Amino acid sequence: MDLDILKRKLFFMPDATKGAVRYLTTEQLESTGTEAIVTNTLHLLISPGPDTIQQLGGIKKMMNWNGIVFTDSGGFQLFSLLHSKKWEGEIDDNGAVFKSPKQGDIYKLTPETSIDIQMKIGSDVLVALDDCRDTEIEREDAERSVERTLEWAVRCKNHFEKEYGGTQQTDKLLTCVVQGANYLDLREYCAKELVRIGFDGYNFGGYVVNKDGELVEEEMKVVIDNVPEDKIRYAMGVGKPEDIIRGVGLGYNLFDTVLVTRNARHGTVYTSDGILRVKNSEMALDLKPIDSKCSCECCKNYSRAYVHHMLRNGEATALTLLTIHNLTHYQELIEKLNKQKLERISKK
RNA sequence: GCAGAGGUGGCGGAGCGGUCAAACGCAUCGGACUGUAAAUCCGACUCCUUCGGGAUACACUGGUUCAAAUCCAGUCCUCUGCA
Repeated sequence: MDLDILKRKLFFMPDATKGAVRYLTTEQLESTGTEAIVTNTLHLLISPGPDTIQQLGGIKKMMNWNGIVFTDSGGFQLFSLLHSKKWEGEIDDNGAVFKSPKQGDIYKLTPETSIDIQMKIGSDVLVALDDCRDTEIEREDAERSVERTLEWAVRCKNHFEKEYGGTQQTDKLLTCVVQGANYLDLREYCAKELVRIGFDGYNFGGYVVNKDGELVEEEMKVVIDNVPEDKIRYAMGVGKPEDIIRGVGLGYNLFDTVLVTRNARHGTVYTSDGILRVKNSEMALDLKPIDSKCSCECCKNYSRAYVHHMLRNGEATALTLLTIHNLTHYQELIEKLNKQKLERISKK
């Protein structure tokens, strides 16, 4: 598989956290123009487990998906589930030990096990385990997060190379995550150090919007300015369509966000005319498609009124149709941005 | 006809003398969601308001009380059982 394209083209990757883009069959996923997806190491570790996935022939065979697969390292989950005390567990310099809330089993996630799990899952692009934090934190915490992220990155790279032969032997790519919260000098330091260690990609990590929901552009800029242009530059968790446009403007080329699929399930839909809340009463008699400029299965066949009705009555088909629509909308946006990018390059 | 139970906001249903404009569901009307514990969560939901409050409200009509959705009497209606 030619993964080098990940360094040149723009991609939007929907999140298939547990090995499925919610409400979509793999065929439907393909129909949206999606070429790459992001799955999650920690969630797949808990269920069905890396050994099971391996026995099933890897995530791609399991899903019958021929596109590109990323595995997010689980760093974000340590932040969102353990730091916030939603799950029981401890994070220290060696990694994390935590208890799954449903089965109660104890799991260990270290830089090395994260790589092992990602290998068993069978993804194309691995992400080094990172110590993810909120944007607005004390400097001391941000420093610790950067130090830990760097140490873990080294350990991930070493393990990936010693145990598996690295990119050369595996044909897989290994990316890392830049932390540093909203401290620009820490972001710069973290990026430079990671570049010195050397990875196939540099991902902007942390929380990508501030308290007011504004994209943390300044931080994103410092990072991209200190990262090579010929590598993957992935803005993790970005974002709203306008945020992706900003991210592309800064120089990032990969994006993912749960907004596309989650908002679809919640009845908020992106159109060429802005957002639309399909559940709202004004849709009840609206015979127009969600977006008259869209040619997805939903827009081609059904009215706003029909989807509105299904949504209000708990019909899962509505969630599928709106997910197809939102994802198609995002992929069309990315395609447009890709074309613009190519035109700019050819003019030079 | 007799006996029993009951009538509460759009609906279901708590409350059974003051802390009740009335719990909790549902429905309705808005909004949020950014490396997914999310088909989730948060508001609003009698009317008016200068956002401090104010005015009407728990079938209806009277009454008791400083105070009634809550107690008493009558009226109307509903359900269940027996004739």
